[in-house]
Amino acid sequence: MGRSPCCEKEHTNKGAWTKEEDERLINYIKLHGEGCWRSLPKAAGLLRCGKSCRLRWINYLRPDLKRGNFTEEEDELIINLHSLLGNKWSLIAARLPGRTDNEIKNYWNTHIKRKLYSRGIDPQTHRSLNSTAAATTTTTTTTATAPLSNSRSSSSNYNNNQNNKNNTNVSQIETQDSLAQFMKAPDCINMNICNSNIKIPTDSSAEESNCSSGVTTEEVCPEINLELYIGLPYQKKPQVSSNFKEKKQANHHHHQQTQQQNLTYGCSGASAKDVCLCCNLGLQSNQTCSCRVIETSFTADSFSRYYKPLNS
DNA sequence: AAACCCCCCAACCGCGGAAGG
DNA sequence: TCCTTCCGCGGTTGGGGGGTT
Repeated sequence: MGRSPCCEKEHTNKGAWTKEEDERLINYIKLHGEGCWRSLPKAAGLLRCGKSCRLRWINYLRPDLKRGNFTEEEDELIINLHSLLGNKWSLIAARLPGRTDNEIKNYWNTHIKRKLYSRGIDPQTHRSLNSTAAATTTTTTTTATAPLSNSRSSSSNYNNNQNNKNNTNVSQIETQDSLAQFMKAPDCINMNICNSNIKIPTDSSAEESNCSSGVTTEEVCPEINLELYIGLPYQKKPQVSSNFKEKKQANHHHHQQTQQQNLTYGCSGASAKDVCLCCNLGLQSNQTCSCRVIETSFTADSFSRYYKPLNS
């Protein structure tokens, strides 16, 4: 027999969290730490699914969340990371201190996509819209070239999984998967993958793809230097407000705090050996960067969250 | 002032891999 | 080894708020 069920779903609350529920969850985690999501709701006196508790904590209640608007540097970092990793939001979030995968995903869909379209760049392929449109087959033309509409329904349709798969060329998938593996590797610091021989598939299906015939990694992401040195992700830095309205009101204040934090936690203190991905993507030492995390304390749980061994 | 529209984002859903029994 | 559950992830939804008419 397997494990017992995670929760009795018919007896759990759904929808928005109340202040009282938040407080219960925060108090419980303060006392007992993260993890054991299955048993947490009962132990904390919450009528919630463990999954819901985890989500609430990770995306909203965690004290190290940055909050506030994304900076221009964060925008560019997200764009660059997305060009390398695709929709691997958790991996991207691991490179952005105080940001959650959900937050970045939302921000991508609501702001950055539009920004890239305005630049004439396809947000899925990171290539110019013209070349994407020209290379797209008739079956994908309508979705690949669809403008980011103001209509929610149409943007949702455009975002759907199938379309994304259709629009992502084979070589990019290969590159992204390889990079994703590197990002997960525990010993990935200082890995030089610039000259790794990432081969482009040459099978018949790939030949029909828009950049399959001998296209190099550099051509897929021409603006990215793939000489990556992966630094350890940032962890833990106290932050504020557990309320959406408060968050909006405090945006300006948080932005200032954010900048101050970045000065404190930038990579100026890192040795030359520890140059991180952010730096390699062109950020300056006082910009968003996580390479000082070595000096911060990890819980076993948070550490394993970011450093899953490849063969685990 | 009310109705409508659009945007944002917190929360949900479903899936796949990991892990327990 | 197999079955079941847990955990985490990415995609999607829908309610609330703000702006416009």
